[in-house]
Amino acid sequence: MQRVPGATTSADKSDRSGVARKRAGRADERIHSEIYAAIINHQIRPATPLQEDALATAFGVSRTIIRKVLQRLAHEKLVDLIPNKGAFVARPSIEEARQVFEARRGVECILIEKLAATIGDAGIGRLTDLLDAEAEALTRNDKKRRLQLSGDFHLELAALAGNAVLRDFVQELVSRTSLIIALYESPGAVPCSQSEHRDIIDALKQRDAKAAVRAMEHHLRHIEAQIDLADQPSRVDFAALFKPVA
Amino acid sequence: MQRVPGATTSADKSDRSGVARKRAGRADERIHSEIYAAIINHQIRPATPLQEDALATAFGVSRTIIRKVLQRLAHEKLVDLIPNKGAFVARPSIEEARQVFEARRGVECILIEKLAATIGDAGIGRLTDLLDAEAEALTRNDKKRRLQLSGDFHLELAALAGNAVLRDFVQELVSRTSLIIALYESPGAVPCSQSEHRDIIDALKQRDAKAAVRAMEHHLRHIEAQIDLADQPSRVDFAALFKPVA
DNA sequence: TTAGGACGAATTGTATACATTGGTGAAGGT
DNA sequence: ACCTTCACCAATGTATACAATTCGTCCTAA
Repeated sequence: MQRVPGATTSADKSDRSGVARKRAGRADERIHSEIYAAIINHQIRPATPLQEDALATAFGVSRTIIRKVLQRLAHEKLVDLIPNKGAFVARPSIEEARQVFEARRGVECILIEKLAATIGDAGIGRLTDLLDAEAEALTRNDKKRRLQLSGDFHLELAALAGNAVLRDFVQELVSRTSLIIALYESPGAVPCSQSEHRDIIDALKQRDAKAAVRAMEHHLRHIEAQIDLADQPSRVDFAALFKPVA
Repeated sequence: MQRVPGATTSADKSDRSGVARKRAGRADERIHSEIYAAIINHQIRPATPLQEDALATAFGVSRTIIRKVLQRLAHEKLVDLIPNKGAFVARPSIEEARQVFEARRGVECILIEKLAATIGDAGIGRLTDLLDAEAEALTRNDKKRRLQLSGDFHLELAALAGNAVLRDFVQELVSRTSLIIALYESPGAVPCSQSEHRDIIDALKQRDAKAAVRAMEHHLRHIEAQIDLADQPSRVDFAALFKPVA
C-alpha cells in the first residue's frame, strides 16, 4: 500500500528509506508495545473502544496486523474482545480485582522468599536504583511515572528470581493491576508504595526471607485496601433488582 | 472452499440446514480445542511442524483462522512461532522444564493450602471421582487417558479454589508439563501419580493444610525427578565442544 | 402517536490475492 | 571436485476484497 505515492498517512511510515528500514516483521511488536504502554499508563481508560480501522490507519498498517495485536492484548487480559462488537480496554470486575491481588500475594511472596536466599549485590543495586527513580518521580509529583516505576520494581523483583515462567505471571498481574487502579482508585489515594518498597529492599539486604515476605504481603494488601473501599461503584444486577413478582 | 459439494471434511460444516447451524464465530474455538487436545495427548510430538495450509484444508477453513489459533497456542506456550519459518509444537528446554515445575510447586501449594481451609464435601467428591477414573484407566493400562485425568485432577484442584487467575496459571502449567513429559519421560517411568493423588485428597479430607501442601510438593517433585534424570538428552553445544584452540 | 419492521451505514469476520522470505538444487566458473 | 550464484519453489507475511452482523434511523401502518 505504501507504493501509492500520494498516500499521506503512510508517507512518513514508508519514509524509512535512508534509515535502516525497519523490517516489517517487527512492526506488530512495536504496535503492541505502544498500545500496551498507553493502557498501562492510563492514557486510554478502561472500556475505551479500540476500533480496528482507526488503529490501522493510525499506525499505517492493515487491519490484519491490528487484529493480531488486539488478540494478543486480549490474551494478556488487557483488552476485552466482544464478538461482532469490537475490542475494548478491559474493565476488570471487583471480583476479578480481588483474585488478581490474591494471585499476586501468592506468586510474589514465593518469588521474594526465593530472592532473599539468592539475591546478590548487583540485584540489590538494581532495585535501589528503581527506588531512587521512584522517589524522584514522587518529588516531581509525576504520577504516571511513579505508577510505571512502581510496576517496574515488582517486575525487576520477578526477573531477579531467575524464573521466566513466574516472571511472566507477575508481568501479567502487574499490568492487570494497573487497569484495576485506573478503574477503582479513590481520588485521595495515599502515596503508599515508596516506603513499603524500601522495607522490602531492606529485608532483602539482610537476607531475611520472613521479613521480606511480610513486607511484600503488607505492601500488596495495602494497595488492595485502597481500591477495595470503592466496593460497589458499578453495574447493578437489574435482573435481580427488578425481579417480576410471581 | 466448502462450496465444493464433494468435499467430505467440510460437508458437515456447510450442512447448516436442519441442525442448529454451528455459527462460524465459534469455529476457531473448536479448532483450537482439537489441536490443543492433540498436543496435550501426545498425538502430535514436540517439534512437529504445523503447516498453515495443511491445517486450513484439514479443518475446511482459510489460513486466517488457522493463524489465529496458532497465535493463541503460541501464547499458551504450546507452539513455537518462528518468523518466516512456521509454527512448531513447542520443545521446552530442560531449564524451561525446571522453571515450570518450580512455578507449579509455588502456585499449586498456595492453592492447596487455601483449599484445605475452604473445600466442601462436593469438592472432595469431585476429586474422588477423578481419582477413581484414573484408577480405572490404570487397570486398563490406558496411558493417554491416565495422563489426561492426571492433568484434570490438578485442574479441578485449581478450579475448586475459586480463583480464576490462578486456575488459568495452573492450566497453562499443566499443559506445558504434558509437553515436557512427552519430551523427557524415561521409557520405564514409574506410574506414580495414583497413590500421591490419593494422599492429597486424604489430607484435604482432614482439612490438614500442612499435610496437603507436603503431599502436593512431594508429588510434584516426584514427577520432576522422573524427567530430570534424562538431563542432557538433546542438543550439544558444538560451539563450546569444538572450541578452536587459541 | 407509537410499535414494528425494513433499509443503510459502520464495523467486524473471513477468504483470497499478492508480496516476501528461506531453502533447495542446478549451472557455471575457478 | 568445490564453492559460488542464481533461479525457482514452497510457505509465511500482509493487504485487500467480500460477507455477515449490529445498531441506528426512518418510514409505514394501526
